[in-house]
Amino acid sequence: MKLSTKGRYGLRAMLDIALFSRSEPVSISSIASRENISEPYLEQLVARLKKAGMIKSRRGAQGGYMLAKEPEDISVGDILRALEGNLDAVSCPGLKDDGDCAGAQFCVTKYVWQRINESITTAVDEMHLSDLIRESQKLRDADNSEAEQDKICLC
Amino acid sequence: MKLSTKGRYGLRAMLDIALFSRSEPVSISSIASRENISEPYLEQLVARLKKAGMIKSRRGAQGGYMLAKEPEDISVGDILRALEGNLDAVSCPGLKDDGDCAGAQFCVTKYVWQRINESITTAVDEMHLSDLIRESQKLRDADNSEAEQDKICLC
DNA sequence: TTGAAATCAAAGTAAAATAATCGGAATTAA
DNA sequence: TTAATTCCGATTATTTTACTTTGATTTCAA
Repeated sequence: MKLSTKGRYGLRAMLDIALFSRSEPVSISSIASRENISEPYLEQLVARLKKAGMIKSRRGAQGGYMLAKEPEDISVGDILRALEGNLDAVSCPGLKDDGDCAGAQFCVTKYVWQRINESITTAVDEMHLSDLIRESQKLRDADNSEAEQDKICLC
Repeated sequence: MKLSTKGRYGLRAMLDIALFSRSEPVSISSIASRENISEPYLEQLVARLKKAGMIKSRRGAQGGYMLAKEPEDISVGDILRALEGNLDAVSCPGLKDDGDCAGAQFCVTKYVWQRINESITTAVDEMHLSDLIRESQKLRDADNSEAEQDKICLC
C-alpha cells in the first residue's frame, strides 16, 4: 500500500523540471544533484515520463528536458500513473464490465476496493503541477530568512 | 500502491467469521475451505486480527473464532490496518509535528502525500463490517436462481 | 571535424517485502 | 484419553523494488 520511490522521486523530478526549465532544458545531472537522486536511476524515471508525453527532450550537448504541456494540464495522477502504472489498490476483474470473475455476483468486498480506488483517483486527479508550482512560490515568498534553501526533503 | 493478499484475504476472512459464527465459533479450516485460502497462511492473518482485538478465539475441539465486537464498531480501516500496518501511501516525517525532515520547510510534495493519505483514511474508516453484512444479505436475497453460490471471488 | 555532453536502451544484481510452508506445543470438548 | 483445534516460531520460496552497469547514439560547440 506504499507509493514506491519511482512515484516519489518522479514527482519531485517533474516539479524540478517545471521550476528550472523556463528558458533552457534541464539535464539529468542537474536534476539529480538538486534532488539528490542517482543519475542512472533518474534516467529510467524520466524515460517513463517522456514516453507518457508529459516532457520532451533535446539530445546532445546543452540538451535536457522540459515540459511538453502546460502545468495546468498535467495532473498528479497522470504523473504517478506514468511512473507506477495503474494506481488501483486492488485490480479486481469483477469491477470491470467485461471482467471475468466467477464469484463477482456474490462478491461484497469488490465494493470496498471500488470505493478505495475511487478515492485515490479523485485525490490525485484533482491536483495539478500548476498547483505545486504556485505552492512552491508561496513557500519561498513567505521565507524572509537567509535560510539554506538547499536542504531538501527526500519524500 | 497495491493492497497485499494480507489485506484482501483478511477482509474476506473477517466477513466470513461475521457471517458464519452467529451461534458457534468457526474454525480456521472451515474459513479456509469456504474462502479458498491456505490454512497455515490464514492462521497468520487471523493471529493479527486477534491481536488487534477484533476477534476472539476458543481453543481446543469445537473451538474457533468469533467477533469480539459488534460489526458496526469494526471499520474496514481497522481491519486493513491490523493486517497491513499503517495504510499511508507515503510515510513522510514532514507531515508529523515532531517529525524531523531537514527540508520540510520548502517541501511541496508533502501536501500531495497528505491529500492522498487523507482520502484513503476517509474511505476505509467510513465503511464498517455491518455494511458488508447488509450488502451481502441484499445480494443473496436478490438472487432467485438456483445458481451455485459456491463460486467465490478471490479479490 | 572531433570531442565532450547529453539522451537512449537494455540487461544485470542485491536487498527487501511478500506469500507462503512446516513442525510441534498447548488447550479443550466429547 | 483422544481427536480437534488454536497457537507459536522458524524457515523457505517468490516477487518486487531499487538500483547499477554497460554501451550505444545524437548533437552541439570549439
